[in-house]
Amino acid sequence: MGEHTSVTRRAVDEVKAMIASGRVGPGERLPTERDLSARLGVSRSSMREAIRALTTLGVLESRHGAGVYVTALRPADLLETFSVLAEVSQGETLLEVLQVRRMLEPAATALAAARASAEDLDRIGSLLERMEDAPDTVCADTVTADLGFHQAIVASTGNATLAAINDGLSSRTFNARVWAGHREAGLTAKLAEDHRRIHEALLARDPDAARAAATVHVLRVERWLRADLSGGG
Amino acid sequence: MGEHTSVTRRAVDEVKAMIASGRVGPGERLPTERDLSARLGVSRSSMREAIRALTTLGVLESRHGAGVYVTALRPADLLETFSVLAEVSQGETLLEVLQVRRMLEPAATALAAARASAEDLDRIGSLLERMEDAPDTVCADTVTADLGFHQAIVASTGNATLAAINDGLSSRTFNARVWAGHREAGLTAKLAEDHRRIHEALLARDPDAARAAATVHVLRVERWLRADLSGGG
DNA sequence: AACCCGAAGTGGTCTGACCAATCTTGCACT
DNA sequence: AGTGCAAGATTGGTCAGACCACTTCGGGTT
Repeated sequence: MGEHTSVTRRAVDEVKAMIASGRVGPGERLPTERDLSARLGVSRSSMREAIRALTTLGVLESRHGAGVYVTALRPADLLETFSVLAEVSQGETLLEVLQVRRMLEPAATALAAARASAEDLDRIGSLLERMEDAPDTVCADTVTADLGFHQAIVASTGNATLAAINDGLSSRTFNARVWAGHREAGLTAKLAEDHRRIHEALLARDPDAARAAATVHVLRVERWLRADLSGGG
Repeated sequence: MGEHTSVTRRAVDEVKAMIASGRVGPGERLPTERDLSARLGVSRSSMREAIRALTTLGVLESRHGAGVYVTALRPADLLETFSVLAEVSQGETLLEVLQVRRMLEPAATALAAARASAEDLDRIGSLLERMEDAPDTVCADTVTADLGFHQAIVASTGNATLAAINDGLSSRTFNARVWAGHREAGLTAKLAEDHRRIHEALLARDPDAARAAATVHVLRVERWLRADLSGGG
């Protein structure tokens, strides 16, 4: 009958409670591992496992020799674990991820067209140039610029939560595959065209055009993935 | 100069590699903690911390006395950590979360209108009745039915990734606050009306109507939250 | 005042032991 | 032979204490 809660689980909950109740705020330092384990009546090993769990969740951060700190608790901190999905996913799940991006990116791009600052637009523009500068190299730089281009757009909506989620859905390895695939099919130009269209819509501050351009782009990637999965998958 | 990677970190990467390379597949059992620690040349404590990290991420699952297993690696497994965001978030971030839901739920509801099976519609209908049966009680049952209603809709899109993300964005405690708030403002009826409208659109298999109904619903919640934050914060 | 260094504090790792839940084996009983 | 249960083996959970590696900070030197 006894509710056998694991000792470590209890420790995790205690620390969570400390944060939720405001006893320790974002950025502040926690008591020593040895202190905490003594207070909560658990061994240091169990305390460390609890801390490890909260570190993995992005709630805590350990600094060797300096102490354990609460993170800023910003969405980006808590959603870092999110990227595991895009990393591990394959086949069908990858299509599902793209379907979600098909819902988010057009809306986000439209929002960006209305909200982006002049500096945002500058950065987005320079990333676009970096992509077009090296059209023959499939190298990491192109992929980085591509990822940065879309991340910069989503970030310029001012919604950090949205940006963190969208980043998590965009994995580097997947993008690299797309670029390689497009090169084969000779569609790199189409990709560049998509990006230019999106950029122009942002400069024109035209949400509708931005939404349409983003939709076209995601659909193109989705169609490619579908063909890739049924073909060479 | 040496790249001092933490021992535990290395253990985490090793196990990740074992899974990525297919040496152990979803649902399969890992070697013993003692075995693993010996093979990787780390102590059992460090090995346990590595396992704890991967357990937190939803990649592994420990069963006392039985062994450590790889999860099914379904999106729902990997996105369980996601709910921490909705739990911990407050104020501004909560608005950001709602803005993301404003992008996802209308699209998801429209998709559900096209894809939901007869059984899905039955379940959604019965959850709607459960909400309307007890309009005077703010009790847990109402909130549960509310959460279940929306989750059932998103789940009936057939996109497990989408469902897992949307679930993560809907926290129980937040919904409870909304229901309480709506009771104060006497807007419980409006909520019920929203839900009925959504349900009818699904039954009519009308994606446009479903999208509109879902948009109205999320906007209503968002407007309430805005007022709540500036008022009784 | 600026710099250097060492002691104290703190997280990181290791060892070995014991507890608790589960699984396996094999004997006794029907 | 088949069934059921009990004892042992297996495996994760917890604990204790020790030592290492890094950071911090203050006293001493230049």
